[in-house]
Amino acid sequence: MPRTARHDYAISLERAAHLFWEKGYHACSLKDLEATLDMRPGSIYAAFGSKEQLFEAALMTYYQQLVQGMEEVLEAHERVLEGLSAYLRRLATEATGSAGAQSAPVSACMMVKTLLEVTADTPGLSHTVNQLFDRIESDLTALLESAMDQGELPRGSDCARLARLWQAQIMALRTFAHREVDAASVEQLAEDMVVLLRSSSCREV
Amino acid sequence: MPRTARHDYAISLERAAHLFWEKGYHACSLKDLEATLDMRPGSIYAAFGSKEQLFEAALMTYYQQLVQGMEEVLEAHERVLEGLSAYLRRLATEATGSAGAQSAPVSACMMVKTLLEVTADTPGLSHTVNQLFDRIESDLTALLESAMDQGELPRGSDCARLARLWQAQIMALRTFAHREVDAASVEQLAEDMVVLLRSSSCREV
DNA sequence: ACTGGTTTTGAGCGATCACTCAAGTTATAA
DNA sequence: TTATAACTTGAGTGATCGCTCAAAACCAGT
Repeated sequence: MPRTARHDYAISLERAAHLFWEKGYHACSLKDLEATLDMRPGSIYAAFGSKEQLFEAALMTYYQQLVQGMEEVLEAHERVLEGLSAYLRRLATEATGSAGAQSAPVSACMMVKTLLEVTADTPGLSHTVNQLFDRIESDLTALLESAMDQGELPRGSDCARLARLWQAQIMALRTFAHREVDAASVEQLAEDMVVLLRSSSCREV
Repeated sequence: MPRTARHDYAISLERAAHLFWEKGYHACSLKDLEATLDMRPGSIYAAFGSKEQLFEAALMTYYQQLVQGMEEVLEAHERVLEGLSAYLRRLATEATGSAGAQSAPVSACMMVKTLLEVTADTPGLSHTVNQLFDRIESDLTALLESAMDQGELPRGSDCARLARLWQAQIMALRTFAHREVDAASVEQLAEDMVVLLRSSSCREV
């Protein structure tokens, strides 16, 4: 009996995530969202509640795709540390656009952009993005612990500390790539980070 | 004959820089600036032209203070690499608030925040922040080259590449510190970065 | 065709946005 | 003291902000 919905919830979320990713929270207006989602304000609010809730849902969507992309690279490599290195390199090539034509609107990470943009007047968003970073950090820690179990890291390595170091490199690489800088610099930077992290993983941390 | 100005240009700029640093460009309204500067819109526009111009001037102020702070640390150390390491550690302690009660509104770098926030609809700001990053990068490169001349780095080191690596670590440390994370993690991260960069400076890069 | 539950629409709400300008205020030079 | 030039004021500009809601449009079951 009901009228069938014209829009797919997941697809709309993905489009919204793209727009928010590119423009940020404050610079993205409802007008922009209306155009991108091809929805009128009433429909948007019926589906998502508010701009802030929509952003939060979009950020979750982004996070899931981020994790998925990371897992894909990791699964393609035997050793964990090789997988992480490959992921860093892939981020570099994706950022410079010299690869796969992935649909990233900007090379910087949406989570980092959000972390740096949101202030005290949107405590919900601040809490959400902090939670997501915590999840990534603990997942990375667990991943490195499994690597240690398989002998890739010396026993007794501080995997939480190592995880933060990896996380920092990923954040830095993508932020650096956001500058108007030539592709070679970004790829060299990724390579240098890989060398650094390899040496740090094999010695005492 | 003229009426004396009630406000000092430099002080107003510094206050504006602080506010913009904390809230970002878009989330900072003229109302906020009026309150912080204790100036009415007419005075603000007479003195600075527009919100965008004011932000640009505030960013320049921030940049100058950033460079000055960096030079202070560098001059306090004999060797360049020691100075840079000390600077990283100082950023960590400043970010966690466990030190000098420096008046940073947030631990993240205003230049990085700006780099990630500004979009195509403010090309002037985008150009300015990119220029500033280029200046920092070339200054860092020159600094490392002088270190190489003094034997701190092996002859033939790619100082530009090393400079980007240092820059990335600084960006990452401060961005990481922007999370709701305990002080020990930030200081450990800085320490790990120092170890990493030391080992990378002594080997082939 | 009709009905009923569901979704979409878009004009328009009050609030706030960046910004302007004519009038008022103030300190100095004459 | 007065005139003048510089600075400050704040009410008010049109535009845009996030958001609401009554009405229209739609599709399924009868």
